Amino acid sequence: MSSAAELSGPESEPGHPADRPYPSGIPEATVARLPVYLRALYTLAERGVSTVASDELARAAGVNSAKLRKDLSHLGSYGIRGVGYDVEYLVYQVSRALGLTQNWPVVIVGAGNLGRALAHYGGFVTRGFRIEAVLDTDPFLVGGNVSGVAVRHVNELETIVTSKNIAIGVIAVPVGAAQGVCDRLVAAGVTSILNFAPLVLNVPEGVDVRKVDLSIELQILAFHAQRRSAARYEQAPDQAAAEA
Amino acid sequence: MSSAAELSGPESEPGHPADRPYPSGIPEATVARLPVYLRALYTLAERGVSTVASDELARAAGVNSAKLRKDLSHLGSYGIRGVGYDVEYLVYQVSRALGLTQNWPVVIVGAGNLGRALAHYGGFVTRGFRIEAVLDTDPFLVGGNVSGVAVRHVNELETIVTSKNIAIGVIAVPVGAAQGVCDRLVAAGVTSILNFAPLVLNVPEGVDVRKVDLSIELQILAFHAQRRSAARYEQAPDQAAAEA
DNA sequence: TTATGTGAACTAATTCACAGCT
DNA sequence: AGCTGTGAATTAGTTCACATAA
Repeated sequence: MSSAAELSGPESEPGHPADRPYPSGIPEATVARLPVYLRALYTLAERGVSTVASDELARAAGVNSAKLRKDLSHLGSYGIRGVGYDVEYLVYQVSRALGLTQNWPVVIVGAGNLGRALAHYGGFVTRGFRIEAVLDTDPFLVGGNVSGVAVRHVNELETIVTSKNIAIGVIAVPVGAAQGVCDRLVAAGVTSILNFAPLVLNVPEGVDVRKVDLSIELQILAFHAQRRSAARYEQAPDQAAAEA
Repeated sequence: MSSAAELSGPESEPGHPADRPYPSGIPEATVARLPVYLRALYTLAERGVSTVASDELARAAGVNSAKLRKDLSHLGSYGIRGVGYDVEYLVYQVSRALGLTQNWPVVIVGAGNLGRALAHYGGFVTRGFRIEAVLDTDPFLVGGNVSGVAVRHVNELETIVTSKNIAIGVIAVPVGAAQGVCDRLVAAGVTSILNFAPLVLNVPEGVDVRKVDLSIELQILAFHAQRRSAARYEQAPDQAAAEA
C-alpha cells in the first residue's frame, strides 16, 4: 500500500527479462501472495516433496490454481508442462523475486509485549531478515535481551541505523510515540516501515509504509459477522431470535 | 478476504434501504477502509471538531477524497453539500455499518507475548469489543491475569465460547497448535477468526478467517525496497554502488 | 496424456469530472 | 460558492478455457 502504486512505475515494454533483475511489472496483488506461496513451498520441501502441481500448491496456499499460475507467470516460466513445479527451484525464484536472497537488517523499535513477540517470531522471519537491534526507552528493558538481541536505548537509533545500513524499521511503540519514532527512522535513512501503532503515519514521498492493525481486522470481522446474522434473521426470523 | 466474496452475496436490487439493516452491497475494499475513517473521526471528535469536509477527513485517513466520498456513499447519504460531514453523526453511521453498535465478546487463545500485547491493545478495541477470556495451556499463566482479564485453561474453551455466546476468536498460539485451536473454536460455534499464526487455516464454509502475518508484511516491504535500490542502480550505477 | 502459461472475458476497484443540493 | 454524491471512464485483478509443450 501507500507508495506501492508509484513504485510499480510505468509499465516497461516487455521482452527483455535479462536486462533487469525483474521484468519490473509484478502486480501488487501478486506480490502480496508470493510470501504465502513461499511458506507453502517451504512446508512441502520440509516434507521431502520435490515436485508440486499448481492445484496442490494452490490448495496449500488457500487460493485457486488459475490465480497461482498467473501469479507465478509474472516471475517467469518456471514450471514444467505435464509435470508441475520443482519445489526447490521455485523457492529460489520466489525468494529472488521478493528480494530475499539478500539478508535485510531490521530494527524493531519498542521492546514491550509486542516488540518482544515480534522478536520471538524471528524463527519465521529468519530467511531474508535479521534483527539488528531492538530499541526502547524504558531503563528496565534497556541493557536486557530479547530473543538473543540486546535491547538498546532509542537514543542510539540514528547511530545504529546508519552504521548497520538498516533499510527496514518496525514500529512497536505506543501510539503517542509512533510518529516521532517514524520521523527519526526516516531521517536516519530508513525507507521501509512496518507500523503496528494504530495511526496513519506521515512520511515523505519514497518511503514505503505498511501497517498491521488488530482493531481494523477485528472490525472487518465484525462487519461480516453482523451481515451473517442479519442474513440468518431474514431467512428464519423466529429461529434466529430463539438462538439469541 | 477468504469467505468475504461469498458473504457479499448476490447483488440485491437497490432502492429500499429501510428493509434491511444495510443495502447489503458494501464493497470489500470499502469495508476495509471504514475502520480507518472511524479512527480518524474519533481523533477529530476528541479535538472538538464537529464538522469535517471530505478532503480533510481523507487526508487524516491517508486516502484521496474521491475514494472517501464514494466509500461513504455506500452507507447512505450522510453529508451536507457545501458543508461536509457531521463528525458525531458519521461516527455513528460508520459504527453501525461495521456492526459496532453491539458489543462483540471476543476470546483470545494464547497468553504469550503476542496474546498479552493484543489484550493490552484493548484500549483501542474498546468500542465494539470486549475481551471475554484469555486462554492458555501454560500452568504458570493460567490463573493469572492479563490486562484485567483472568487467564483460564484452554480446556474451558468450549464452555466459555458457548456460555458467553462468543462469535469472534483470536488465535495467538504457536503455529503447531493453531489448527487444533481453530478446529475447537469452530466446533464450539465461533464463525469469525483472527489468526496470528503463520499458516493457512482450514475452516469449513461459512467461517470467516482473517490473518495478520508479520513475515508476509516484511517480505512485501523487502520486495519494494529491492525494487527501489534496483531502480537507483539503473539511474546512477556508480553512485548506488558507492552507497552500498 | 497431463498440467503449464496465457489471451480473452469478466468482475472489482479507482479516479475523473461535474450535476445537484445547501 | 462550495462540497457532496455519483454516473462514466479507466485501471487493476480474477477467472475461464484452451493452445502449447513436456
